[in-house]
Amino acid sequence: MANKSMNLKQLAEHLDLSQATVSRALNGYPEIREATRNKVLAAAAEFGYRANSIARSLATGRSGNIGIVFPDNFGMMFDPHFLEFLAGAAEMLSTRDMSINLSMPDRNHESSKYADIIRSQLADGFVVNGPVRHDSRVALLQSLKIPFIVHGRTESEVPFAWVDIDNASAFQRAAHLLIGFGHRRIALINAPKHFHFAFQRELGLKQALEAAGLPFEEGLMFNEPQTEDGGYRLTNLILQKNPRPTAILCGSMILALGCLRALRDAGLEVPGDISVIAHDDVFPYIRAEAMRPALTTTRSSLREHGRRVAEVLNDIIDGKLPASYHEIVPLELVLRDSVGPVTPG
Amino acid sequence: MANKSMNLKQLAEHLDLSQATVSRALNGYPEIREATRNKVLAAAAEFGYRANSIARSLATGRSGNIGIVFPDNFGMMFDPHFLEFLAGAAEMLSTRDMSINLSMPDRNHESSKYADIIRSQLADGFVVNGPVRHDSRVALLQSLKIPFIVHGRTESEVPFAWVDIDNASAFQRAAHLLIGFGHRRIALINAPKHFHFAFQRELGLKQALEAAGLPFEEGLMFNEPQTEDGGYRLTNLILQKNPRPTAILCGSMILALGCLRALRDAGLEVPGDISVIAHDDVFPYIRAEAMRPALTTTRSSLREHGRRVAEVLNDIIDGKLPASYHEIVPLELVLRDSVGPVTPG
DNA sequence: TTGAAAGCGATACCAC
DNA sequence: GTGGTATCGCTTTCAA
Repeated sequence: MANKSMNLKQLAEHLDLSQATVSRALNGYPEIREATRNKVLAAAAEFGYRANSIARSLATGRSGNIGIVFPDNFGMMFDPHFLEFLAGAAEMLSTRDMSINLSMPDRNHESSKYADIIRSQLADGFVVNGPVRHDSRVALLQSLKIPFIVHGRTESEVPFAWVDIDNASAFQRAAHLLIGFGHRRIALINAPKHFHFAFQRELGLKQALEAAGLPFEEGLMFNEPQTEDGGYRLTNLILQKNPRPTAILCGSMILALGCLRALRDAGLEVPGDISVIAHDDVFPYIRAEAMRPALTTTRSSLREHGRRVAEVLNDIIDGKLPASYHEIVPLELVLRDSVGPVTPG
Repeated sequence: MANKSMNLKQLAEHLDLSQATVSRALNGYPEIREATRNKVLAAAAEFGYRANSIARSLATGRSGNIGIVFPDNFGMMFDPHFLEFLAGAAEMLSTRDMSINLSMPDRNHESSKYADIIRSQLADGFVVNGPVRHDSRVALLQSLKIPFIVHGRTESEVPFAWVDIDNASAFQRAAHLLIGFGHRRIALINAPKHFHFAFQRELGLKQALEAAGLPFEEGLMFNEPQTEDGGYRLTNLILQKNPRPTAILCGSMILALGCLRALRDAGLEVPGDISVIAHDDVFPYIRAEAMRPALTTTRSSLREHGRRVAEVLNDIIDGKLPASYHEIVPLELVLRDSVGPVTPG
């Protein structure tokens, strides 16, 4: 039970077996006789044996870490969205006896940071977070031949691995719903437009409007880091527009929180006076269904993305998936009570 | 330049030196002749050599990681405060070629999580974040004989390592300032009281009031997770009190953001109608001096705490500091424009 | 199905 | 000052 536990050699001696056999039994190799494996497993449990991850890494040539560098894009770095993603990745990796190597971007030699980490074998690959529309990290990692995956997407000549939701389609669907209810002036509260996902979301709204033969109004598009405060301020700007938009689309539940408050302050009813749809990243402590009114949302769990991204990156590192692998995570449009028909104004 | 770089053996052969000498030169051992060291350093730079951290770990018996487990206290886990701390720790570790091993608490066998990580040598010690008043993690880690440090404090029979600010004194000083301006009814917007720091802050206010012979009113103490929203809601509750408090103390800049908005909404002037002091954790994107009015704060950088905690933990692991080491990080009371005399009501 | 032994790539002790 | 080499604890051929 103590801190200092057995190593493989001691365990093998105790069992009167070779290290090789014990190792194989523990790692689930098929050639081990069932009786032997059970004996080994029992002894390992008894002594609380855990393989030394460092020795294992040295032998296998794999660190067992995936690298995540704090994104240094303002508005993303110290963002609950990022933390939620991290939690998912950490959770998934824990089940595989793997870890996150978390580091800060190096102002001085930014470009060598990734290479350094790989060379010193601190990580076997990277997750790129918060991609902007043309993200230089992708080309950098490709030129360095370092395995990586982007959470989200960016524009690139060469294919690369990514996991993302279909942001354009999500917002297109949300807008379509609003349009179906008779809305024609739809405002958007969105993250800064240089982020790829934010750009796509605006695009989705635009497509829905165009498909319905409605005008796209640049003046109704608002961008700010996704804070509660931002949602509040932008909503107040929206309410000053004349004629006033009859619906608002929010890029995040955190923005929506501020948005709803501003509407409340203005004495407006949702959905009586104005309809609201938000994208829900599923924070455990912000529940769309618990809000008043319960919020209609496009929903896709960021934590789930963290899990999936970590999983896929591992598979790429293992060579089980190609470096060009990509995947669109499905997304739900959850109808609740914040959308209604336009009231004749 | 490629991904696959030299190892020590190859570098030594190239230099026509022994691995031992090259290793010593690289690690700054004093006995190496200056000329030799320069040659080695030059070659290492030329080939982009970086020591394999895994091999080094195996040889030294140190993983080079400090473990951080996501705190599972509600209101702390997905909190920008925690992320800011992480950034500081990551930053400090980067300069030492060390890393954070970030993991999720294991619902099933919570107690064995720490031991598992130590046994598999994924980390050499832990940081305990978001301690509550009586935090069981301290006793657990002590019984497991695992090096650790608490960011903050908790009540414990046995001494343990911690780095903290003097929360009680900070809020005592802030309250003292307000009292000097004639305030007698001071409300507190604080994190949930089971957190040690939150409890201490209330204590500080209480002490200041008692020292001034003023009554402590339980009804003016408000606790919520430190969100903008929380600050807003609690401030509205405060404003309903009769007689209305003339000053508000906020536990975080994030709470203060909501507080100020509520005051603005209520048409109250700061400091004309009501004074405000907040504790400033120094988020890069929330600047007390940029607010209107510029906020008077007790200030201590969370990022700096992250750096210092990581540093101290390393020293404890190295045996350079005792496992009972602790330290109070100094804190400033920064006078700006949000405090004024009580207006005769 | 099991065992012996050769790495993996550093560090650090002991000679010289 | 520098070199030779055992060592860290595991995985993984190769043999038996």
